[in-house]
Amino acid sequence: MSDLLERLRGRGWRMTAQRRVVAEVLNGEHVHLTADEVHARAVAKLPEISRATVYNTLGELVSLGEVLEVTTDKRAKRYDPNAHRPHHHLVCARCGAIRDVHPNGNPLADLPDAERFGFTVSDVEVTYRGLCPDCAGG
Amino acid sequence: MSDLLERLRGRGWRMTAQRRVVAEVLNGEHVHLTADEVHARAVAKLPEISRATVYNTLGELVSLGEVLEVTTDKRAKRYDPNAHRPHHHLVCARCGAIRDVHPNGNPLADLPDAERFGFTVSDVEVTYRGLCPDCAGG
DNA sequence: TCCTACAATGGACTTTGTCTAAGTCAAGCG
DNA sequence: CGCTTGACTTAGACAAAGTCCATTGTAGGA
Repeated sequence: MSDLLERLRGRGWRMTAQRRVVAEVLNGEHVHLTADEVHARAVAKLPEISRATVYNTLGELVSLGEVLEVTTDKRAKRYDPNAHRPHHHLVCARCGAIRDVHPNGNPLADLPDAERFGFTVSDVEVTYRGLCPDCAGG
Repeated sequence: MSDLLERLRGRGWRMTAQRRVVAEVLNGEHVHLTADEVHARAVAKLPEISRATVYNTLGELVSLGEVLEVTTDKRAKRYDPNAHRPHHHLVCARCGAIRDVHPNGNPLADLPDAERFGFTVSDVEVTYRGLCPDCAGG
């Protein structure tokens, strides 16, 4: 919950009104917002916050590992506050709705050494695509 | 492998110099090019080809299922001519190098019904991330 | 309280992609 | 072989998402 602010402060993050607002926005809604949507919500709480600051702050939160960057489409990055439980995404190809999902098994283990080409593989991101109930016309 | 041109002609594609050049670029290199890189290589063969045409043609090839669109980062879509064998991608987090990989198992089967939220799931895209041998300092 | 390094601002700039109106040309038809 | 026609191409304007930078502001320590 709001220990996000605690954690950040504990890490020596300099706390400013702008950063608090951005953190609150992410903390409050468990949906996947674009940078612009974060900005819009932040402006509602702190009208003079600038776009650049929102981008900077989001970037810092990602570096700190408090927020995940998700790239389900090429339109815009989305920010996922649910960084502390590993999960993947299910995306509606029509309307773009996103749900967090937890597949069985460990996809990382499914990549044999012979298919790693000497890479040090550290992460895997799975995106399921399909139609949500609304868009499927159900 | 130049049957790409054959297949396209067989599908009633109107063949123009521009389309042939784009198809040749994709057919020739088995790397994952961005639209801009495709354009650059196309220009080398046909200087007066326009950016819009490259975008249009790539979009058509994707619609026809001859080429895959890959979004491994948010910078730019990449185009994968290897559309006829299902595969996933391994991306270097530092330099962006991409390799095609073939994991074991079927990730689609690993998503239980309870995690589908009523979606009609039709596709899955797996992106492994890590460091390539060069970037890992090996 | 005062200082100073770090943060925020806003506006210009870049990158990637889309759209449109006007011109061009591949391919079928006679 | 040379029209005709509608699909294709073009250049450039436009749009969306994000980055950069010089200036101004301020959190937090001494």
